[in-house]
Amino acid sequence: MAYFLLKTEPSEYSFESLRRDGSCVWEGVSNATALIHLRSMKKGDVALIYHTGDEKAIVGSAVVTKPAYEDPKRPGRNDRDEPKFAVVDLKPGKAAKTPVTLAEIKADTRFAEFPLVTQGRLSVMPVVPSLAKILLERTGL
DNA sequence: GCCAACGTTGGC
DNA sequence: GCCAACGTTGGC
Repeated sequence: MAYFLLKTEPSEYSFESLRRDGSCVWEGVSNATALIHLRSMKKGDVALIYHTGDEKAIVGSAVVTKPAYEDPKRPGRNDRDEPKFAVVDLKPGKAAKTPVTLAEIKADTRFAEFPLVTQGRLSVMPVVPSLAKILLERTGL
């Protein structure tokens, strides 16, 4: 079971939207690096949901209910015969008791190499177990 | 295949 | 609203 961080602009689709809907197809990822990470997501993996824009914080968690598959809205395969545009299905987890902000993460030297810090635009990234543990504790997830 | 121009993301 | 960082596109 692996951990990931998924970014979303809450005015487009928020953690609250996911809780309201009860499930969702996590779609719209087009960046090549982000897609590599998305394609590696397996059923049961946990996604930390991060809100960009005004909030800039991890606000909740979600669980992968269907591993990466070809985006039905954007069909096609890449040259490795993988889905060119992948999506996963999610169900909501808990809301963070204490959202952990980007500023807090940046201030913690243990996160110096975390992609959220080093690759500001990456929208899907793995979270190594040691950092996941820290984030789970600090968010209360 | 290089690289300039342009587009997008997301923090500030 | 600006702009840095980065990705993509297209002319050569």
